[in-house]
Amino acid sequence: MEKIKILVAEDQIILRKGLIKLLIEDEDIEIAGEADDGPEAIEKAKKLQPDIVILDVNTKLNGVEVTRKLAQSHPEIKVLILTKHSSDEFVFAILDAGAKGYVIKSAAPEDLIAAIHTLYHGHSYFSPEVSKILLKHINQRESKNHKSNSLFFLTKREREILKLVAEGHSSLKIANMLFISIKTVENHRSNIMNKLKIDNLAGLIKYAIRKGIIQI
Amino acid sequence: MEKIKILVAEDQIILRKGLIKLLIEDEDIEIAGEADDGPEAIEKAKKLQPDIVILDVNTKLNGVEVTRKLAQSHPEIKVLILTKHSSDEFVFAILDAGAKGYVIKSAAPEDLIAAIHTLYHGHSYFSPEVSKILLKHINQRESKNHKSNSLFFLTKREREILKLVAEGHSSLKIANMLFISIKTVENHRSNIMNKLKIDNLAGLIKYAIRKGIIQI
DNA sequence: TAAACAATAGGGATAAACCCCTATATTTTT
DNA sequence: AAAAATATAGGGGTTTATCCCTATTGTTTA
Repeated sequence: MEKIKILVAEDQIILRKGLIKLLIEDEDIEIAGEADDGPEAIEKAKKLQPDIVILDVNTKLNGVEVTRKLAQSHPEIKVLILTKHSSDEFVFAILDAGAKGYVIKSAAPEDLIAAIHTLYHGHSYFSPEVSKILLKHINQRESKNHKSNSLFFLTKREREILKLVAEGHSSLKIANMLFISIKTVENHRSNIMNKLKIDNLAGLIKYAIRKGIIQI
Repeated sequence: MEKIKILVAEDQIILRKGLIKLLIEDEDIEIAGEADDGPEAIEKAKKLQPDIVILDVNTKLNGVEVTRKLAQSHPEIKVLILTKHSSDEFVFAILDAGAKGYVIKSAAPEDLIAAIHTLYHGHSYFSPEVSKILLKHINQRESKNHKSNSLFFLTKREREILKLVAEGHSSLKIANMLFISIKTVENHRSNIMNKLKIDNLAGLIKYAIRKGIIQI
């Protein structure tokens, strides 16, 4: 019987080697190869023709880009995302790019094995956290309230003001910088917080950092 | 011969299990236990008395706080940091807190094993990236006031309150959490800001993030 | 071309943050 | 033993943030 051929793309060697030791305990699985960055993953996928590419997503490995390229050039190879991220935004981006499975790192190892078998048989697999996100958004789309919870909806001006707020400027200072009324700044701040469903400055700043609006 | 007892604190189960499979390949090592958050790590360290705690540092596991508590209550247990972070400030913060070893996740598995043996024999181990940071700063650090660059500049209570502030709690909420007056909390906040020469909440939060007091 | 959105600005209110003080009991350091 | 630091708490004040609203003007989109 043919084994399931896996390409493991993960740039942190210790984690990659540990992951491989976990996977090979399943006798249906064999490791076709390893990669530690995006380009290498694409190149090896082409050369080794694995059934599944397990892709860890982090700063060094731009998972969305890699997934999109893999899915376009080799649609028969399934991409299984293994990551700790589970923001709504990221989930949508990577599924849109063509990932067939999505396992959160906090899952049990057996879940990962199950996901591999599921993908191999042509189905999709999502960790419960991810399924929840998908369901949540499906319901919202249907209640046509796509304004209140889509995540890419701060306006240009709101982003500008969020940046200044997160840099530590007061509303009055920002008003003077932008030659507008403090009332306008306050309204923008209020709108930003409502949109993001954040009710304190700390959360706002952490959001700004996560989104790359400011650097630490 | 006695084996080296390891407690593995890592909240991502897949990574933890993989890591353990890597470690037990070394016949001198045995896994004393596992933990998936900070409080559990401290509790199990107390109960199981491992030689070494391997601590992954991320959002769920506030490594600096855990390290500080472990180092204070159980100085005989060595803390080995395993993380992908290697910013100068984070390295200093966690070494200040009492970590004895620091391995970057991008290292080879053999390096991690080597670090374990080194710590077991009472020495310190740092990945090359970390050593470089330490060397780079050694001259400046000796000429400068030690306290000016260290978290110990703040008292224990001040750090505790800074953490809660940076997590987004109001002074009143913090007062209720700690069963003290809001006036006391306000005084602490004021003292913290004076000591750090920071005059806005945004700066305070970014300071807390840089120092590892909270994670993004 | 209506309707929705974006940016502007104000009134009026409460809550929270921040600043200046003083003060006491306890612990730590010198 | 004396001095310094820590943690506590209060008075009283100003500034800032946040939350209700309404409203106008220009732009974008369905």
